[in-house]
Amino acid sequence: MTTSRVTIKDVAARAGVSKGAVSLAFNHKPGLSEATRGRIFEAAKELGWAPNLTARTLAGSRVDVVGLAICRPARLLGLEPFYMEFVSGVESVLIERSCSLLLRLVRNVEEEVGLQEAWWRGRQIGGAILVDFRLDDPRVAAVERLGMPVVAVGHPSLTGGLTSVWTDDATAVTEAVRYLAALGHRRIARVGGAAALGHTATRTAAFDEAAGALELAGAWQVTTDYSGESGARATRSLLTAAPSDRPTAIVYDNDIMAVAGLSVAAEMGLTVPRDVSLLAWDDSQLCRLTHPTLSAMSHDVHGFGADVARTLFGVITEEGPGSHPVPTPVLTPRGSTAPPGV
Amino acid sequence: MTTSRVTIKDVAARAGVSKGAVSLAFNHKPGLSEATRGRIFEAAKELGWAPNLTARTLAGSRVDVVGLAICRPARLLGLEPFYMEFVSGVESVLIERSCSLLLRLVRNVEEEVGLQEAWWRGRQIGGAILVDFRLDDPRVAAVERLGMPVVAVGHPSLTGGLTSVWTDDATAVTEAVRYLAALGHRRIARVGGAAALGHTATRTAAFDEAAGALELAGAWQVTTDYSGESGARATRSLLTAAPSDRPTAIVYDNDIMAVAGLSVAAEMGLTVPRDVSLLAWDDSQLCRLTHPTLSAMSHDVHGFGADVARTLFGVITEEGPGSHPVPTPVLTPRGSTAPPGV
DNA sequence: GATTGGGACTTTACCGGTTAAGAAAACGTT
DNA sequence: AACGTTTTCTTAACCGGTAAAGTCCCAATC
Repeated sequence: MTTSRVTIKDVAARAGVSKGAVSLAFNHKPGLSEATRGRIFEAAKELGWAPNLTARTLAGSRVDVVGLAICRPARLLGLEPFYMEFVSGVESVLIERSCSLLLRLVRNVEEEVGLQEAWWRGRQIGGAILVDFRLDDPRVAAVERLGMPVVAVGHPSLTGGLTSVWTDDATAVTEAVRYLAALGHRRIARVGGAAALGHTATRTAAFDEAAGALELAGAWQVTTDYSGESGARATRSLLTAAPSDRPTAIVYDNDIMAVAGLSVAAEMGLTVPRDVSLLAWDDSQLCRLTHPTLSAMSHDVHGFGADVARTLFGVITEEGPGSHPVPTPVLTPRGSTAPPGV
Repeated sequence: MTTSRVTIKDVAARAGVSKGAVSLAFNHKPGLSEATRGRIFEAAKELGWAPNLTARTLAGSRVDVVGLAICRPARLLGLEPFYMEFVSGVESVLIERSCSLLLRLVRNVEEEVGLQEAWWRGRQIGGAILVDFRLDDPRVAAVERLGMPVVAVGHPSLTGGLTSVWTDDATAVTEAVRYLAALGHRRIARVGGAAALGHTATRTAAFDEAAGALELAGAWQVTTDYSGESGARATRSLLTAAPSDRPTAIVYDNDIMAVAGLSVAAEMGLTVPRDVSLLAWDDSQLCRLTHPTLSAMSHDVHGFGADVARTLFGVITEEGPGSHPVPTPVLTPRGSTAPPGV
């Protein structure tokens, strides 16, 4: 029993009208009496018909697919709670517009540029979400050349003229450092993310500035690849210095590395937070699963994703560009931060 | 400077042939001399043209998109390293066939059935990957009725006549229990996943059987929703019994819950593995980031995803290989398991 | 009563490919 | 030289929609 495909023609025949009329009805366009409109919808319902998106796309109407290319080594990505959470936030908005997400992992920015271009020129997507901006990101120019609607996740200083949504990393870093300093810490380190990423640079600068302003006795920063392993390595090297010369508090750029740091401290016989305070970032549920629980700069990642998706729809429907920040991560103190040990 | 779209017509004109010829060339179909074939490819390259997938799909050729609907509360999903890793494995294969993944989070199976049907009937996808099978899963019938190519991730006993790829959960559970028993544990508990899922049932049955065969003094099982929180709750309730009456080893159905369990043990003043041994499942990098590191039933999730994707291509191209298992998870002992305390 | 102006639909021309059927050379055969 | 066969392309008809332009019919205006 092959379910022969139901097309607009069948619906038109059933409702006793032309294809065009059905199209008008389903796009809520004027030019049809309420009576026929009703007949058409009824016929469609009886036949279980819904417009074929492929045909609709080809015919030049809107495309109901949004592209998202994530550029990280695949294995690494598997571990980032951030992205899954972000994606689920994006989805939550797409779903109510009955849009889909086209997801692809790419190896580098160049590949992404090619992909986005292919997607756009092939009318595969109606717009895209761009993440992980770096300095002088080639995507800015590429996207502007294509005239493709996008929303960039990143600070306007990185995303050029693109509509962007960003978190105020500088303020958040400053707040984190001030908090630790207020607890009495004078030697603070930061285990940063990938050096190539723009927001890493922002955070690094903000950390330096805050450390300077507070006249800390010691301020270290290292960059990593965001993996737990590199976080562990960084922590180990920070903590091997003599007790009087090592940081008493460490800020991490994500939560995976903070978890790794916690484990390194334990392995070195240090008690958290007595011997060293740890502060995570992004605050996924993971931070509440460790012992002690991890203090974090927390952040509604799901809501962030939703916000980005909504902004993209704004761009697509020409409501015009307009960058805006989402709420700055707020400090959520838990068990991993305290005044430096007695 | 609007990049006017390059179409097959432009390529045809440039190569001095008809549209049809270009189509033949790009689909590697016979009926063209090597000379013209070459001219066509050259023209296409010069113009930077690639066939428009939307048009190609509409014209009745195959579709280069694979669907994947994941059915879990979005918030929960953000935390499952398993899925990100699985998806990245799938992608790794899709990418070399220049296919894309259409990903959607759904709330329940009924919604998924509707979605898959809409996708298929709308020619949005060329096939799908089905995950999280439950007993009497409605997707089996739905998909068979549609005649849609799919590969089911789950044991054949759950996936009916669908081509499936699965891990031998029963053997893995048995091995896990035997290992703990061999260490000397006589009271073992298992913190399982969602009760509604088929593989949870499989594991539960296997655990019971193994416990019986080994004549354990105590065997507990609970089901959860896979979240760290529910894992913590389960662990807490298992460990509050009197020391002589509580499990000395706990097996978890994923790694998040095992991490949570570790933290609960610490919070209760129990030392792992002296007071209680913990064994995780799925073994993401997370298991190596804790202290002590988590022993786990490990499993190449990335490779698993890749295998599933390859199998799907087999089904789509009618090469239709039947169901097959992927390697059974193997025990990776780390720091969280040891003989029961002195 | 002829003219005008809309509503309510229908026609028809695409969108950018695929593909079956047709036509024009090139080739071997008797 | 006439005649099937291939080989190589071209034509034209879809695929399932959208949208601009066209057709009808009827009420309103002059």
